[in-house]
Amino acid sequence: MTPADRRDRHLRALELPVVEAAAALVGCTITHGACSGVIVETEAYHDSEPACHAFVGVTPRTQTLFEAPGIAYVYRSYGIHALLNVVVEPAGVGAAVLIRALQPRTGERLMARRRGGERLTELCSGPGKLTQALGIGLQLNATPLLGGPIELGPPPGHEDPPRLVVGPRIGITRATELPWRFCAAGSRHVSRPWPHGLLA
DNA sequence: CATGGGATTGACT
DNA sequence: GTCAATCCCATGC
Repeated sequence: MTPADRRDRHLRALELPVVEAAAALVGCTITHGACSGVIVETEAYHDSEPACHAFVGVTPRTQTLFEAPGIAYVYRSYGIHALLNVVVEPAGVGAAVLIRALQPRTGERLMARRRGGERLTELCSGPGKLTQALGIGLQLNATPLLGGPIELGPPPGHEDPPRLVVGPRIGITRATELPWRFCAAGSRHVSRPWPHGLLA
């Protein structure tokens, strides 16, 4: 992998079909204010399958999913949590990558305060946890991820992208057979349950 | 207008 | 392992 490939990794991901985008975004970074982390877990959602909010078509809720790629879809889950997605695929297609876990990179002290003092591996190990840690709320729905309040960035450092462990998506009741969950192999920062073979 | 169901988490048995 | 919290919104009458 060349330095240019690494530098543009997040930009390339935004142009890919959602399942490939979900795989490519693992290793990229998410930043909000002073807090940031490396993406270690994602899931893909597409309007062709019933687990995706966009399956029902364009509604006030799903509008954002059908916009052009590169914006955030932030929605309330279980009346409590804000979940962050990266909208991908051309305008008119409802598709997004759910950011499920981060490896904290900066602003750890602030994130720990927001989370009530968690261990580092538990700080952002879930889609609701990471938005709380980074201070991301529903008001950031539909904001750009390039030059916006939430910034999607390339992988830090000079490492190659992590090996991926692929498994079925979790926490859903429909289309559970699709292997659209991607975790950085060996990472202890991913959400439970860990996919089979994570540490192998 | 009433209802049901979550792309979750944390506390508890 | 079980379960409640909490609220928006899509659906159906």
